[in-house]
Amino acid sequence: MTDTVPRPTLEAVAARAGVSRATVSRVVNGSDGVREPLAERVRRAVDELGYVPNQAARSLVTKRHDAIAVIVAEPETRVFADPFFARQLRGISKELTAHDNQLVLLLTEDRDDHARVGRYLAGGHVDGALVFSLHIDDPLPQLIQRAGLPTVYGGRPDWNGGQGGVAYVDSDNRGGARDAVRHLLGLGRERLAHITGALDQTAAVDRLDGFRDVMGDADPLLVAEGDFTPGGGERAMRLLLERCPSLDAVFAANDLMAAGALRVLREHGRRVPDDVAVVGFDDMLPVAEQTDPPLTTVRQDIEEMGRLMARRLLDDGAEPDGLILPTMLVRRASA
Amino acid sequence: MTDTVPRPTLEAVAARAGVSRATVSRVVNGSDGVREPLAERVRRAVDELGYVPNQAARSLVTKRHDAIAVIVAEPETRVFADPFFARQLRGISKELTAHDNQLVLLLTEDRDDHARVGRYLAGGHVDGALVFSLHIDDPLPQLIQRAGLPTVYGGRPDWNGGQGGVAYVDSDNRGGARDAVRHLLGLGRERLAHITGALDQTAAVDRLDGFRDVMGDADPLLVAEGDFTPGGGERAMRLLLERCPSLDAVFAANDLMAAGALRVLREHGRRVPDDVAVVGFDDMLPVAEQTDPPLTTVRQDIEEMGRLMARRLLDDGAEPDGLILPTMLVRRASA
DNA sequence: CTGAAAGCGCTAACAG
DNA sequence: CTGTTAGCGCTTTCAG
Repeated sequence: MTDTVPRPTLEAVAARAGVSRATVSRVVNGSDGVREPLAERVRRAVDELGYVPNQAARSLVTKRHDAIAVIVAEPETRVFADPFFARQLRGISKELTAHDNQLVLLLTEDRDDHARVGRYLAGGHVDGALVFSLHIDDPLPQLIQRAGLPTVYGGRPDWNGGQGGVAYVDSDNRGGARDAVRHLLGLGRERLAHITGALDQTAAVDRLDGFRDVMGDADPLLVAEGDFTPGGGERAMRLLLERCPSLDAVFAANDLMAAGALRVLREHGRRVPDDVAVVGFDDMLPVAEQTDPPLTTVRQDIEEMGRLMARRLLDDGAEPDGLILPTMLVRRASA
Repeated sequence: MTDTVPRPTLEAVAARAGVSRATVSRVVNGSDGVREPLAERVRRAVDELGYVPNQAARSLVTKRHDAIAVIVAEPETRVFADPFFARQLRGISKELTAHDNQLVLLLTEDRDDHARVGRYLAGGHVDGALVFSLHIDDPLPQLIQRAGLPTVYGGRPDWNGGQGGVAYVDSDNRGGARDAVRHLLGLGRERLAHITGALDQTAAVDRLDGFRDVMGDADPLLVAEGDFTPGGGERAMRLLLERCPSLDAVFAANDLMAAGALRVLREHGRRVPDDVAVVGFDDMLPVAEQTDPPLTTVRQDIEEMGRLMARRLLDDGAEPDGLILPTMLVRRASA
């Protein structure tokens, strides 16, 4: 990589403005206490030279980096098949930008990557970390804690975080699931089935709990485990239909699985919503709006979730506990 | 943000190993020329102390950052509605990781962001930049060139880049479009329509050119401008049907628009593919596989594109010109 | 082959 | 209010 032309230093600006480096530093960093005639001279010198502070030198002394790491731990390709990721990032990016922080993205796929991430975090390049898509028993949190960086998790982690607690932001998965089920009940449906997500993720567990909150200990045959993919949704739907042909409603733990279920339902000649009503979760637009019929689903504001994660990290005043964002039922044609 | 506990420095390691800082530095950086007994002592001291080099200090002297910026210029929300972005990032991330480089993500939405990005790039935080989703006449490239950083674009830019040329990686949009059209022709279709993408993006222009390459100057009424969104696809499809009710095939410039077209076709009682065959572009899985019928489309290897962009940037040996990746027609049920 | 010393560009006491 | 002076932690000549 070719080196850039040498950029002007503080020293150069100082020389040009006829002041000391300290004064230039003060002006540049907005610390008041530089009288007007001088300050103006310095500012002029700065633009004339096109001076931009060298962040490495600055970090070396301040020990701050104005950068935070966003760690996406997604061994499977699931996250990449959906636009969530981009939305969360956008929320995070907006918030960080507003506070002049940079976003360093760390994508991990396997255990090797974990070591690398641990090293990076320990290397003191960033002031904090935002962590996503953890699976139950993921070793990553340990590494992160060891690095001793302020951290906020996206989605409820599966461990309590010790007495201090963990800072996280999550959607109200459980409440959203309850709303979905109640909606189905309100439609007069009586035999509701649930297709769960991959149960090694707390989001899936929480949605299942929400289902149970209102259905009580309904027929366990009406619950089939999926994996958040369309194929998983199809398999679960087939199983459900076989076990309980009389079902008249399905709540799938995400839209992708709901889309798979829709296909199987059609295949079996069941009309949606007439014979079977279907509700998804996420409101993943490109999917929910394109299915036939369009999907009734539980929306979560994923961008806001990203923004709040960043804000909590930056604030640092935040209690280390969970912040739960509301969800909203979006009615379309499927239920 | 609370400060981390002070990490051990080179000095500390040197003391512990009973050698000089210079020697430790050599060992840590793998520069040979440290004899075995010593080297081993140093290595031991390094793990015992859990030493990790301070990147800021290192950058200050080496003037390298081992970090590259990925700039996504997407004023509209389009990119965020689809999973492309994540796939490209993943490709980039893999390649960068393999070369021990970090990925700094800069998302821009409006003109204000451009200034910020320009400043960041000029600030010498990164060794190079990867730029995406440019729209025709975007001012960003100028800013970037001014910063004088090695840069690789994702997607053919609309300007030539001066005598030096621009380094970019793109899919073979034009060739892919030709394949799509030929496939339709091979099916015996005779009145082919095209729904273009937003024509302020070269991908849309190139796909249209591909369509024309094989259709010649077919009836201009058979080309309708879309915008890469499902809604745009619907509108274009309606227009097309009105203008030319006898059409028997449609090539949409992306899958999202194809999905919209499918809906309108169904609405009008046209069967797909019996009455009208439909081909999309992208092979955006969550969409292409979920439509009814599943979409025949032109696949581009978006992750590979990301990887190659990163590789070219890192290589720096690459000629500043375009690298075009092949596309592949994927047959499903719609054509 | 190893150590001593200089300095990267900046901030933060400390004087004046 | 402004300038002087130390370093921050590391790499890199340059001697030995």
